[in-house]
Amino acid sequence: MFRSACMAEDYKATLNLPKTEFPMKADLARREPDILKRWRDMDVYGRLRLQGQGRPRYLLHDGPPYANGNIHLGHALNKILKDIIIKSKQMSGYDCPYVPGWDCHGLPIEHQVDKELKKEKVRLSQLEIRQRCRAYALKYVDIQRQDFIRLGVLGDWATPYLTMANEYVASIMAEYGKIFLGGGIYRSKKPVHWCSTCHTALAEAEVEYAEHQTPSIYVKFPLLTDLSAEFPVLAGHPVFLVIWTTTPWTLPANLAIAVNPHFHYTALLVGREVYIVAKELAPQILQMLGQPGQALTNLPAARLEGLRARHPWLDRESQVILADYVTLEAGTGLVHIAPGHGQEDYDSGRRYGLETYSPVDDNGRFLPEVAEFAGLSVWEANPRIIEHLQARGALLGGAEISHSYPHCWRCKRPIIFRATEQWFISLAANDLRTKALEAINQVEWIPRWGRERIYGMVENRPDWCISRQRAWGVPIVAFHCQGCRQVILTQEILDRIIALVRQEGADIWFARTAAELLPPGCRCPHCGGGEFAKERDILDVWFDSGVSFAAVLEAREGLGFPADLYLEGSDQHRGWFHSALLTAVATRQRAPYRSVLTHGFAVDGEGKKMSKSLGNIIAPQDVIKHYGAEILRLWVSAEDYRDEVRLSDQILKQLTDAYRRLRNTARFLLGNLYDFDPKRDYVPAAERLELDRVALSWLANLIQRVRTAYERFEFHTVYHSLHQFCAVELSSLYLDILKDRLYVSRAESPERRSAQSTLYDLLLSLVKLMAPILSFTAEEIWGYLAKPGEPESVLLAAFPEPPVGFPDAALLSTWEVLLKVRSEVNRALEQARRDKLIGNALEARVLLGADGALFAQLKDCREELLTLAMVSQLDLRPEPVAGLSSEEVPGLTVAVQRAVGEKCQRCWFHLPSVGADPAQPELCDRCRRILAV
RNA sequence: GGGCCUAUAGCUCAGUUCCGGUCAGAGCGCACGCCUGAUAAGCGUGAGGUCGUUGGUUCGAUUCCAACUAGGCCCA
Repeated sequence: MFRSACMAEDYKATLNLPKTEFPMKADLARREPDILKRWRDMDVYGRLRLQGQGRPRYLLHDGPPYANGNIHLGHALNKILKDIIIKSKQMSGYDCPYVPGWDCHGLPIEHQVDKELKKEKVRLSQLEIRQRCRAYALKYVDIQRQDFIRLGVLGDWATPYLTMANEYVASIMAEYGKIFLGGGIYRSKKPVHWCSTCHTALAEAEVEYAEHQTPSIYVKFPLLTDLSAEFPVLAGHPVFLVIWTTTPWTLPANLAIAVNPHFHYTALLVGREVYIVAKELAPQILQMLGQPGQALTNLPAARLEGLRARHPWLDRESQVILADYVTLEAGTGLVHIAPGHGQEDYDSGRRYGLETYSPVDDNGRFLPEVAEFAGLSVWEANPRIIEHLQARGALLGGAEISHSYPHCWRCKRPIIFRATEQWFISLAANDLRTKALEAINQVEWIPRWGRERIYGMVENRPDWCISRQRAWGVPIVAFHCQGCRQVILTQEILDRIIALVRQEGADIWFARTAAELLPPGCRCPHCGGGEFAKERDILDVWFDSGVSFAAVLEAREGLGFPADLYLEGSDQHRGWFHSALLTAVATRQRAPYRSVLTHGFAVDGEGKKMSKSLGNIIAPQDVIKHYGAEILRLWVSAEDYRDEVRLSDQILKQLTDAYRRLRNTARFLLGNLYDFDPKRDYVPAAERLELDRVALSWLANLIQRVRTAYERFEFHTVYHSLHQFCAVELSSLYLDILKDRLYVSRAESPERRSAQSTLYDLLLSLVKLMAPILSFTAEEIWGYLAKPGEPESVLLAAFPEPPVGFPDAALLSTWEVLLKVRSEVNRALEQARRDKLIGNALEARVLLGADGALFAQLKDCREELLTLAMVSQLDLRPEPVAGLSSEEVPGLTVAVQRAVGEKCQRCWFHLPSVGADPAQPELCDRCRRILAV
């Protein structure tokens, strides 16, 4: 007893069991930084550029994230997708430079800086604010850059593009100049949120809503159009349109009255006068008036359009227009329209060709042209206007109400809507809209609905307002003649400014006077004047990033216009895809990209967006810390990014399971190659065992499938294919069957070398195919693999080609039957296990019964069937056997018995030959032969 | 409120895509079992879905159409 146990241990030492230092436990969070260091030390990105020389180029142009805040899951998703594409294209034989960038200007940064300044209670000059903004942006560029690098994203991180860099700003100005000088830019008034205390325009983000007391008044406008011919009941009565407003001060700017085309209106006789109001609101209005009224007739909204009324006190007409935004929630169903004092009013005004009239100055005081109230602030004017209306009999009612009203985030005072001069890119000039729509059709949109989305937007969008009244941005280069107020900009002036900016940065615009910036002796071409003022507005940041095709693609060595691919989230149809399209079409007559790929947003496990209030945010930093960046990369690949991309603890758990499967498969392959020297031991595919050639056929199919999936950007197919291959084809089939051959055979025997050669092929291909996604793990495996003729990093390797001559279709079809038989044997074995007949499959002897055709098919495959079944003994008979009758393989019956003979202590097969040699009573004859050599 | 999009087993995905009738699949997970010579591994068997809901077209729809519900992005 004791002796035989020792003997068994001795036999174990004669086996070729797997050996590898490659750890089963990934310990990614700890090991990934080492691999990052390895890549940095060998300058793998620089090596890739060298490798790319002379290759066809594939250009993925990076959309710049905003240099504010830490990266979130969406950033990780976007950058990892880009990285997978870059790496897979490079490994497919392209040259794929990747220059990351950051969007550095704009309100969010300036707002953050403003907040700090407010806390410190300091007021700085525009130049000083810009200084702070620049430092702030730079700080976050560095923070985000570290996080992106940590994700394993490869690129030119040492010299990314920054939209605030001098060269970049010079490019922005140059592109702006092209559009301006081409007649594509004009100035016009547009209402903005205006704080008359701070004397500044406010962005939506700087507006806070709070309760505010305002008057609420009903005002009647006498109707000028005579409707009595059509509606005789109205004859003889003065008719009025009744509006309701909470901003009496906007009445001087009234130019129209809007009705909703879907509402019904009614003519109410009250006393001797007729009031036109929405039918549904008539009862409330009568209640407010405290008088009885009689509905004389219905008036369809369509009939009201185009009617003319007179302003309550000014000698001005106000026309009736249609607008969907008119509601029945309050008021009369008729809305007073002042295009200079509201966004919707402005939009309607443009539709009806009304002037954007806004007779209020920077201080919120009426201009002299408003005779009755000139010099009064709008708040002072409110009660005066009400008195005035009262005096003229135009006021039907009024009260004070409290409601939500916009306030300035800084001074907390109520703000106003006021039209100011803004700069626009015209969609009509130079047929920009038409050309942009045509350009859209030249682009490949992935997924295809992206085309509908951006097409609809471009088709319907208003002119692009490119001016902002802020400090942190690129100045709009233009001068105003102090003599004739004309805007002055010529190519010569522009070139001079651009040269200065290239040297000293955009701050120079703010640091120097107009005279210093302009060429000496500059004169106004219109009036000959010599006094000029600088334009004070800056450009919309979307213009900054939009022109990156000029500032980066055209400007940098090794890049070019247009890009092959822009890849961003689906919100960028309105954002970067859009601004880049318009600026490129305006300046280059084409889209800056050949194709555009969009991905959805990162959402939680239920498909809900991640938000603080829902508390469902998963930070990439946390995932990296607990699981490793590799799991994040696997996540990006596993999900179909065309929809929303979900992440939850359950998904993370699943991903780590899948990761372990891939890792352990690689580990098993490595473990069985410990004594394999490809140069010495490699067996050509044609000379290998049939099963190995089957495995090579599977591999060939995998390579084709995965490479196609990479080409189509269908990374979830890559993930599923690799995983399925490792779990099914390899782990549960090929490798499991192979163990006997690998362990038991003589180490240097042809059959073992045949198996090892195949394992080598498999591993080398797998590691390359997974490298764009599981870059860390692939590189780690790469370090454990003896691979003559291969580069130092797996990222420098080329994707594998299917082995020549594979897949072998004939072989696969032969083996398809054998594998089905194997499945049936497994079912029979499971039954035998449940019946306590056997435990381990090697305790079994399998009897296969096959009818005529099947028997003919199987009779020469007894050895293969035995191997596949992984049992000790197998018998094939031309008649049915008593046992499982197969449905999958018609004509097949399977019976399981206990194997005959004793268990060989070396190979664990149960065989009659065990004990035949008294010298080695615990061995079968196969093991005796192997050990005899 | 408008535009675009999505909705198949607990999870990740196939599939029916522009041509409707073996199209209800895979892997993971789960349950049960085996192994202990991939071992904080490996193997086997099995149970899970009215293909978001409701209508319509059709001899027949998960697949076509409409509405609705839920969710996402953008706009108002």
